[in-house]
Amino acid sequence: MHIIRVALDIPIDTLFDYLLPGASTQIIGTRVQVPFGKKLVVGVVIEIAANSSVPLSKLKAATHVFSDIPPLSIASLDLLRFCSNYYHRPLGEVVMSIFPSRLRNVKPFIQKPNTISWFRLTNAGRIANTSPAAIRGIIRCRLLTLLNKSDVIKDSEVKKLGLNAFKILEEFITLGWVEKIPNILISPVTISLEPTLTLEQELVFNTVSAEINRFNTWLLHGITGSGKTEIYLRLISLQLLQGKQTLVLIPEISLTPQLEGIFRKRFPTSILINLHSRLNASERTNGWLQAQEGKAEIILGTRLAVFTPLPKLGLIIVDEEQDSSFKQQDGLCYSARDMAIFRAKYTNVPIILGSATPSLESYYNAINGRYRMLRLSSRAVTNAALPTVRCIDIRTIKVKEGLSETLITSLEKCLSLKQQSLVFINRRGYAPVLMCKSCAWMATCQRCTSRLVVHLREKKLRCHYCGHEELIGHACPKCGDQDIAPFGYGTQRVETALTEFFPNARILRIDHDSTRKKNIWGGMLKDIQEQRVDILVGTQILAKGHDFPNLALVGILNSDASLYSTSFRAAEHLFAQLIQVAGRAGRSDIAGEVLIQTRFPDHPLYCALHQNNYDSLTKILLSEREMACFPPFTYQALLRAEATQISTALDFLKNAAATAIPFKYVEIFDPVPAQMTRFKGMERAHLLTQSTSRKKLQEFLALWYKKIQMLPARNVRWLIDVDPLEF
DNA sequence: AGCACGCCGACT
DNA sequence: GTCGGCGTGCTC
Repeated sequence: MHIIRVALDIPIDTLFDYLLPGASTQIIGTRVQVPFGKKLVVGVVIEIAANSSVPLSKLKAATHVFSDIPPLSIASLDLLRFCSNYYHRPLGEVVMSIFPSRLRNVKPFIQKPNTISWFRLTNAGRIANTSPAAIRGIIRCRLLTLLNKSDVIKDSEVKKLGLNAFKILEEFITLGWVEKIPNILISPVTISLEPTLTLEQELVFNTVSAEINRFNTWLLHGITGSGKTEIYLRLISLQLLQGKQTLVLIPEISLTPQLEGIFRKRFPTSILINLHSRLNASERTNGWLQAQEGKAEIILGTRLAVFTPLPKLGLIIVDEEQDSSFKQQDGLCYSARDMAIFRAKYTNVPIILGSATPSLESYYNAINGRYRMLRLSSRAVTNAALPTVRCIDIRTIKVKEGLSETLITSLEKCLSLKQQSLVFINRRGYAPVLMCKSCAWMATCQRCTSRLVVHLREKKLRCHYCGHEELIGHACPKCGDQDIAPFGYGTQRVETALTEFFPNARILRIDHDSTRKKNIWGGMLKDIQEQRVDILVGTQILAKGHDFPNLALVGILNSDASLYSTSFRAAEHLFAQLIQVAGRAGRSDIAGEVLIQTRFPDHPLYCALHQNNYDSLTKILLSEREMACFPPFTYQALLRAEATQISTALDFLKNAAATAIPFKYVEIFDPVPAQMTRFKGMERAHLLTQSTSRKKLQEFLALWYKKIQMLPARNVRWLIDVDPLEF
């Protein structure tokens, strides 16, 4: 009989003690079923205790010890403990959050036998399938295309094609077109020497590979199009050869298909799994288990993938390191990038933070020696040069429907040369505001502190924060005037204007709305790459990591708004975003041009962009941050509170502030309403604490967190957000 | 988070 | 007289 200390998914910062009858080998990290209140729940054994603070008579016995999957390793538990301590969240919640939902269930998980079968075309098949008779039916056609495209294919890939795919495959096998190949014959990984590396890439690759088996945080600062992905691929293949796993973290799901395609093509016989929130329960569980069992060799995922157990971890890559989606904004407010660094250090493996525009935090860490900087400062494709950047001063130039004549002329030129262009405006919808011309009323969201965005095609007003929709009215609700009109520009409006200016051009709008339907994005990308589009209009969704070889012109509209924003990170984000969009142009031998419409053509941000000088602006921004005592020169944490009344939230924060023990080097600010006070019908406020010492801030937070938990929190939801991004 | 216990208003 | 409102408190 033992006493086990179990982590449960309950928002209370405590572990629960249970009795465990019988022997206890390898019990730590195991999932157990325990009675909790009236129910049975699943938890994870964190430790074996000699005694309990709870009277022995009150302890219940665990009802089941799961042996369906391997226990969490000590390494995993240490990562989760670190996460729980650093972000001040109950360990139970952190531990249980890493499991796919199926493994949080009280019922044991029955694993399906997970053997992979490989198939390939025979020579007979290669000849036969050119005959028209072979191409009958969509699935048949797809299966043949897949077989033709790849050396070998997996049963899982066949399954994805459709319900009948296996039947057709069997048929092909009987016909002698396809053969099943035993696992052992699958060729091991080979290091591809194509494409050849540039000298710079060679240097970067050699530097990292010389220390491939030990911890280093490498900041790979490579300009857009400099071939960072090729570096990743080469490093992954080194680890594949050693039988090790690589974790690749990417900011958004929309980037997975592209990267997955590249990885699968380069490593056709390696096991790659995807991990992100849009997978269904069984896909997620299967992938997760393959990772935990060490079978999956490449784990490609969004931030949640950082917690996946990886027994043979050999390398971590965080692509687009600066991206804010690595930071969870609610609940457990972790930064996947920072957790990944902890994990790499703990496991003693290298981690690559890749970016064309590193975050100020990472850049600062690189110049002060905590990270090691690697640079790729020229484009990898021969003859591809960075685009020229020019500002169009719209104070002096006529603007039609948001588009300056200069930009229109350039678009025209591109069209006549049959080159593609992109108009970037980071605002979806038709217009950001619906306004009454006589009394200046604006349509606002009832549940949020936000304006409703006009979506003209759907004849709706939409809140981009909470999703609320309403019909566009005909008269001003305030003064009754009929003269209400959209004000300002969004992607739909620019698209409409472009259609009028260029009736013969093929225009494609790409934003959240146009790509919402599942799987449509892939088709759009294909259309772009295969030259079926002349002008692209879109939001930041276009800015990230895509290759548009024929793109010659990028026009940027409406970026001034962020120049004088209240958020101290706005300039950094705008700069990163503009460098990324600008980087879409001139990726092959077509010279690229970037035109920025602005009222502030002399702003240092645009000057730096014009000179393509990331370092110069970053140094300016860093010195501003230093003077203002902002991160990375100081460490911050927010106590966030929300309630139906703002006063409730503020009162709670005041009480919390009063319980805080004054700490040397830790500043506590007054509670204030959040920037967006109302959100989804809740009023939000927060209280900032900061310190020049991360350690001191952590010590302070640990004590404070305990005290806040004692506080009565009637009708208030609260949490601590360490290293917050948004205020 | 759930779920119980507990003390006050409009109903068969 | 009871049904049920959701405030407080506990769960090993």
